[in-house]
Amino acid sequence: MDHKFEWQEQRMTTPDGVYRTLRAAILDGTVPPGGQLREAHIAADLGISRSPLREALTKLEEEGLVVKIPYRGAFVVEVSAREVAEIDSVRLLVEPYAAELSAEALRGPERPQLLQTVEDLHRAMEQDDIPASIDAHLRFHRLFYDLSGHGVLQSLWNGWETKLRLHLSVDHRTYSEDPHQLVVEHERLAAVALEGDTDAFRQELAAHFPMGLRAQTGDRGERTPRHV
Amino acid sequence: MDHKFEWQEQRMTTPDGVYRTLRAAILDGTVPPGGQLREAHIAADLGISRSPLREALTKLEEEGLVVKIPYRGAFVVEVSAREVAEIDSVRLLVEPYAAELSAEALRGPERPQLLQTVEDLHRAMEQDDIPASIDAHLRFHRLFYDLSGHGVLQSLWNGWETKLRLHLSVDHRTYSEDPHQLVVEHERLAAVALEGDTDAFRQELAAHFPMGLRAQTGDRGERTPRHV
DNA sequence: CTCTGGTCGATTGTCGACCATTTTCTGGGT
DNA sequence: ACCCAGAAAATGGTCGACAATCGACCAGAG
Repeated sequence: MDHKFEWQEQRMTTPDGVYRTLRAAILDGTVPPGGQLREAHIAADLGISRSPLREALTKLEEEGLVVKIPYRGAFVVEVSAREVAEIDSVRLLVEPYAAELSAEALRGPERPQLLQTVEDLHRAMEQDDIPASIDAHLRFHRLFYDLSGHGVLQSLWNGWETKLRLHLSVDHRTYSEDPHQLVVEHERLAAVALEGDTDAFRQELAAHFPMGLRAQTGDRGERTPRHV
Repeated sequence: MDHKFEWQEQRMTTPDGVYRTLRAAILDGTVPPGGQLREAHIAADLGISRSPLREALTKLEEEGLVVKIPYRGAFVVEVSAREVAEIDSVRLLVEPYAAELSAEALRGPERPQLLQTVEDLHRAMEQDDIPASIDAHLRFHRLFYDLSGHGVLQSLWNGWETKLRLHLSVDHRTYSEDPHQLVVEHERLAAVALEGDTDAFRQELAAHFPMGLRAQTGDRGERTPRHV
């Protein structure tokens, strides 16, 4: 087996560097969902001991990108459509609240940032730059949580973003189906957020989500690797 | 259903055991809020090495029960009123949804459990049994999340319960002020939940929370130990 | 052929040690 | 009483080695 993992940047502290390297490898598909991360192998590739590597894996587990099974190993999570639908169903409840809390900042100094993010999304879509569009897409929604000044809301989004990113990276039907539609939706979301119309925001958001939780099959969160 | 032999506890590795031990020690007040957790001392007490202990502390930090300060140590958090208010503000949005999702189970086989929990709370209050009342109180609200069949909602509550329990254990003005009022509120919550009236549930819940987020002073999450 | 039981290699879990970094204590000097 | 340098203690990070466990494979009995 040739070296799968290489240092992507220099000048990083060991555990954090390993963390970022593995995270990038997971998100760009180098390690597929369900794939196993073998400690000895990776440590040898990176030329480090298993201790900092295990710390990096722990961080990835906290973030929800990998699942560790005792005496079995660390596996990349497989985010199910069910789980994404569940996340969206909760976002539908809290994100309008986040938008409401950040309305003041959004109408003031942060207004350019919101518009810029929509613009970034637009450009990325025109050029079919999937990674960039995913990035702008998530940055857009994160904005409301960050600007809400609400610690609990911020931590909620932090727990969701990586899972959403992983899911979007694997399943980009959302983009290929109707690229323009997504941009329009976010323009509308930005507009109603600037108006401070919370109810309208909720309605636009509901339209933005692909489908409701009820439409999902009852496959109860397939979060375990396929070998179990 | 005819699995006669089942491992109730999943494979327990040392860090998990340490994690539960420390968690229990924190929640029952053995280690007071603001108290320090010394690695060497605990490791010697439990007869283990620092490696699994550090992993356990990391898990506690992730859960929000412990704060680690570089080169100073790990301290038990002091949950601020601000953070509880933030949690409640989000619960006000999602808990009615959880109640709605669990309405079916609640009207069916789980109905006795709901009524029993209210009864437990009632008895604990009459006897001024604070720990038992906190337990029944939290069990009541957990019920909606558990029965919702919604994994994300369940994990949300799991992330909140320990912090709420820690806060209630320290500051039980909520109970001493008007013991009977709290029981009545939960009887009403149970009633509207059984009726499936989501809006009424939200209103009762709002009345149940001591005060809104806006009434809080702007002390932005006092999560650091007192020595800082 | 199928099932049981044991062995073996691979992988993770745990340990003790070592050194670096930072904080805290201590004691002398002014 | 104040200040500062040095010592002592605690944590952070890393490593190599050993123990525990799992999955796969294989031999033998029915």
